[in-house]
Formats: sequence, structure tokens, C-alpha cells
Amino acid sequence: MPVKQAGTTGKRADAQRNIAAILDAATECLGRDPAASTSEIAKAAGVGRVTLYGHFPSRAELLDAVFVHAIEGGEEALGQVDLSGDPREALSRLIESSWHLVDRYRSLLIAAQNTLPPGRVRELHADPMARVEKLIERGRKQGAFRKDLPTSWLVGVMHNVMHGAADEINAGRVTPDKAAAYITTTILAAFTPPGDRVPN
Amino acid sequence: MPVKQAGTTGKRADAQRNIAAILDAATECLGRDPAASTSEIAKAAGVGRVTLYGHFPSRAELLDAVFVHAIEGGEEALGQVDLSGDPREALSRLIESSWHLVDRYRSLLIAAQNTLPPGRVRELHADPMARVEKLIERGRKQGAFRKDLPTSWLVGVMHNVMHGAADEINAGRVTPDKAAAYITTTILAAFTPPGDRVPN
DNA sequence: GTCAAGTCGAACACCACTGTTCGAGTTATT
DNA sequence: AATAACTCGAACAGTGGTGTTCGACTTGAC
Repeated sequence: MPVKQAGTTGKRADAQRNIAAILDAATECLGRDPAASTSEIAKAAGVGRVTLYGHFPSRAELLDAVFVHAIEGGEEALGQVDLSGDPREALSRLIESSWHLVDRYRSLLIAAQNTLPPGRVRELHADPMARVEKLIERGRKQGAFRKDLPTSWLVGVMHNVMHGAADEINAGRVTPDKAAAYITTTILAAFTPPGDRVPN
Repeated sequence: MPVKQAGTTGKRADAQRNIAAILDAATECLGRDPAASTSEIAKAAGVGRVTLYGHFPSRAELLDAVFVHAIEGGEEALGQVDLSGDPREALSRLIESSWHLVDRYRSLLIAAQNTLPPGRVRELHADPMARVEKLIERGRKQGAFRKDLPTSWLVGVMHNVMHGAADEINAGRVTPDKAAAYITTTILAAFTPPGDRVPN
């Protein structure tokens, strides 16, 4: 009795393969077009539409699964970032990694916001949010980051600047290779305590 | 032969009234729900759906007209802001006024982005953008704002922080009365030249 | 008072998508 | 080799929008 993976318990091998293919195809399709249809996704997965509905009861639940999958992958990457040492440098490293994820999953996020029940997106973002919050809190205690604005606001600013960068790239006003540096520079300045000097 | 208003040239008086009512209703409906249907808008305007299509050939063209209308109103408000004197204080004033507009027309912008041809939104934003750019350029020359990031990026940051603030309010994490202050504080810090001190 | 301009609701055609059912065929598992 | 699990395409019903047509009616303009 082989150990089954969570979520695919008891499924036959070919079914598990198809589920994985659907998940991958959905990530890809929704990454291009947040309004991608189930037909489109099924076709991209090399699978019949009926099969898709056999594994996911509705478009919304498929989207949820895709989102959970993406978050898990992201958490894995983010978990390897060294958050110790100087808070400013740690934040730079975290931004660098986060940015790649935001860039990749931008369109997927829009899809999720359009179809998932309100609050679900935030719910799934709880872990990555906590990571950022914790770092910011530490930075504040050590005097590296400002304390005159709520932590949640600072987290939001970081989030929005990153997503804004994706828009700028889309519009062709920023080249992808420069985005991370722009974001880091901007955020470090925004987080600097009033009266302190903005880092070089 | 009375002088006719632009856009309603030659229309009868009741038709002009209806066009205005549709425009207002559309602004209101799309401000609540970016996906508001033509039926919904027609009903809110106290007008038959056929009448609506009699004045606007398609949903997209109606949306365009609504957007143009909103921009014009915004431009009028923004035009009265005093942009002379200390660039930081001028920017604070501009943010204060811009924020009210962003807050009011947030949902409308989403609707426009979803249905108008790509680039059209930016096209219509050209004037307000130019106003911000001009102020930033002046601030840079006088040493008040940083020069190590492109002006277009700084404009984008301001834009995104404001829209992010609207999200925070939606999520209940920020109260509307504090938003303007948070935005101003954040942007002034982000715009501070490296090596300079962040204002109080 | 005349007449064109405008309005209205009902009905229609159309489209794209979601989710389901059916029956026949295929494939993993034992 | 037997069987249960799985897959597939085609077809269906349902939904919710867009845009059009029709014919009867009302209202503004001159």
C-alpha cells in the first residue's frame, strides 16, 4: 500500500497525472488570461472538459486549487531567504525573491480576486504576509524602519509597489532587469524613519 | 439658432437630458460594480435599454464616454490646486486632491481597464499625468526629490500607493480619514533624495 | 397643429460560458 | 483476464449578457 499524496488520495495513477497536468495548464493559461475558460484549460492540459469537471467540481474550486498550489511553491522559495542580519539588507533579499513570484503570478492573482469569495485571497496570503510583517517589526525595534505608520500599511505599500512594477513592465516603461532595483530603492526610502537619512 | 453643446449637437432637449441621466447613472453604477450591465444602468437612469443604445452604440463606447466625463471633472478639480512654492508642500496638496478622485473613481477605472482597448486608459490619463510629472521635475531640479529613479517610475509609485490605499480601506485596515496622511507621508519619504533626511 | 425626433417594452437572435448526462471506449490495478 | 476506475466527445439545458427590430406611443420644435 503505497503512501498517497494529499489531495489525490486513492486516485489511479493516470488520474493523478491528469490532475497535475490540469493544475499546470491552468496555472499557465490563467497566467496569460485571468478569464481563461475551462475549455481552454482542458485543451491545454491535453484532456477532455468532462475529465476536468470529474476532478474539480467547478471552475472556482479549480482556481482555488491552482492558487493554493502557487502559494505553496512560493512559500518554499521564500522560506529559503535569509532574513537575519541587517533588516535593510534582509528586506532587500526578501523583495528580490518576492518580486519574481509577483511577476510570475500577477495574472493568476487577478483571476483569483475575480472569482474566489471575498477574503479567500487574503486568507491564503496569510503566511507570506506574516513573514514580511515579522521582518518589518524587527526592523522597527532596531530603529531601521519607521514606526509612525502601521505595520500593515507598510506591508501594503510593499505589495502595491511590486504590483505596480509589473504594470510598468507591461506598459513598457520599465525593463524587467531593472524592476527589482527600483522596487528595493523605493521601499527602503519609504520605510526610513523620519529624520533619518535615506540610504545611498 | 441656439448654441449646442459639444457631443449633443442637434439633439432634442429631452434627449440631452436622458444622455446626461445615463452618464450619471453609469458613473454611479460602475462605481459600485465594474461589471454593471446596460440593463442595470438604463434602469438606474430611469430610461429604457433601447434608449440607451440609441445614444451609445455599445457598452464600450458608453464606458469610454463615462470615463472621459470623469476625467474632465477631475481635471477641473486638480486645476485649482496651487502647485507653486515648496515642491514637497505642493505635492502634499496635489496628493490630497488626487486621493479624493482616486477614491471616488476606483471602481470605474477597473471597469475601464476591463473593457476599453489597451492604452486607452493611459491615453485619457495623459493630462493628469503631465501635471504630476511637471511638479516632480521641478522638485528634482530644486533638489527636493530624488534623481536616481526615472520620473515615470515615481509617478507610478504615487499612483500605486494611492490605489493601494483604496484597497486597504476596502479591507477595513485603514480608516478613510487617515488615508491621505499615510499616502503623503509615504510618498514624501519615497521621493527623498538618497543621503537626505526623511521629512518629519 | 403638424411632424419629426425621441421613447418604450417586448421579443428576438446571438454568443460564450458553465455544468451535466450518456454511452462507448480505454487503461490501471489485482 | 476480470473489473473497477477512468476518459472522451457530443449533445444538452441553463444562464446572463449584448445588440437589434418592431410597432405603438409621447413629446419637443417650428
